[in-house]
Amino acid sequence: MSVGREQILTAAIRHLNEDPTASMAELAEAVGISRATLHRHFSSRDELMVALGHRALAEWEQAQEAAGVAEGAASTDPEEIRRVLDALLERLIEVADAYGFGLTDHAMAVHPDLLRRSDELEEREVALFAAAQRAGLLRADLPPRWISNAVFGLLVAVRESLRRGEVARRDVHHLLTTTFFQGAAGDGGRA
Amino acid sequence: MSVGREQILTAAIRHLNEDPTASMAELAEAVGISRATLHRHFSSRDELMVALGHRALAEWEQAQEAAGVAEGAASTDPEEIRRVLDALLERLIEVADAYGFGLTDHAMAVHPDLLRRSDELEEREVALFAAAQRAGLLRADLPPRWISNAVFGLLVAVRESLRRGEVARRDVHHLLTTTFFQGAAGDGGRA
DNA sequence: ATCGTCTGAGACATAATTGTCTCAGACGAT
DNA sequence: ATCGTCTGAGACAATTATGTCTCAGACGAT
Repeated sequence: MSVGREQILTAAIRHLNEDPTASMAELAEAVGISRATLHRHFSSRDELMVALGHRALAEWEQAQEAAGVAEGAASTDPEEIRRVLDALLERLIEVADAYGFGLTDHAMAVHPDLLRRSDELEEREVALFAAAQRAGLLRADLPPRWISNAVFGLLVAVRESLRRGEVARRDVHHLLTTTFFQGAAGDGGRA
Repeated sequence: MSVGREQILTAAIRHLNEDPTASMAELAEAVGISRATLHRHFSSRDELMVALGHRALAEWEQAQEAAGVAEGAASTDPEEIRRVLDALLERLIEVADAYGFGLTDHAMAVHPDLLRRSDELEEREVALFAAAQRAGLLRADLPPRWISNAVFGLLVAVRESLRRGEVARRDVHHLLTTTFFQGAAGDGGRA
């Protein structure tokens, strides 16, 4: 049965999540095809990495669109923005878990195309956070870019927690949102 | 002038922070010594990486000790625990910034020695968070290990923010602590 | 049955990295 | 001045990953 580009990317990213230094030979084996065939689809390792990056960015973008980030950024309705934020975090968890290795991989930070596209996506989220601040949903004293980075960092935490099996998948969304919105301080911290 | 192991490690980590894939030759050049001399100090790349890992862990450990993590974990006094938490975050910022590449490097996750030591350090922090929960300082409904991972993730955010120059260094501690303790929700989120 | 297409296996050259080794020179201590 | 130590430069073999290529066989369509 012939495997397409998409299946190769899926299997490759799954393997790279466990061993980020895997060679083309290892990747081919993980996909279940020969090294030659892998090279027929992606003429160089670099090309494969860029394709992987674009796929991860596509998932990210899709998560934004499904959550309605653009609409949320343009809205002034706290209810709607809150819904968008929740939906975005929910979907970003999936993306972080599936494409997590890309969170830290340097291929993403090296290719101008990927970098530019990733900056653009990040910009949309920053705009959403800024809108959330205007609506009183998020604290106005935090720089939107810091908020964006904090969300990113918490997603790293999510991924790590899942990888180690320290938290159940069904609890992750609640942990992420409650930590992000309310923080970790207890009653004693305010009393 | 002869350079010692410590100076080599310092220069190497600084360079690896910018290019995590640097070869031994590049590292030697960055340090300002010849490749031969580098190999005289660290017979293999692996040995260098392990030394780097131990150094990063030593800094981490020192941060814990300076903050009084052990005492804090054994204490029931909210005031003291709060001071320890603050001091710990303050010092972890420095460590994350200086040894940040180790935050994501897999050498750390590959060598049993490093892994074990890193687990041990993490365990101490988990104990501190648990103590903070008992003292009412941190929410009791969050798993201590999730809190630990969340702090780690927020440190990644700190490092990234500093690297991009998106926030000033003097603001970072406040951003980190306020985000961690209070979260990002604004007034509108509770009203 | 035959054609066209795709595949796996493997040979091959190339390049990059690594680790070892040698040798000559710099340098400080005595 | 001389010794011992350390260094840089560079040669060297070994390893590994990469990219290309060829060839034979599988497979489906006609």
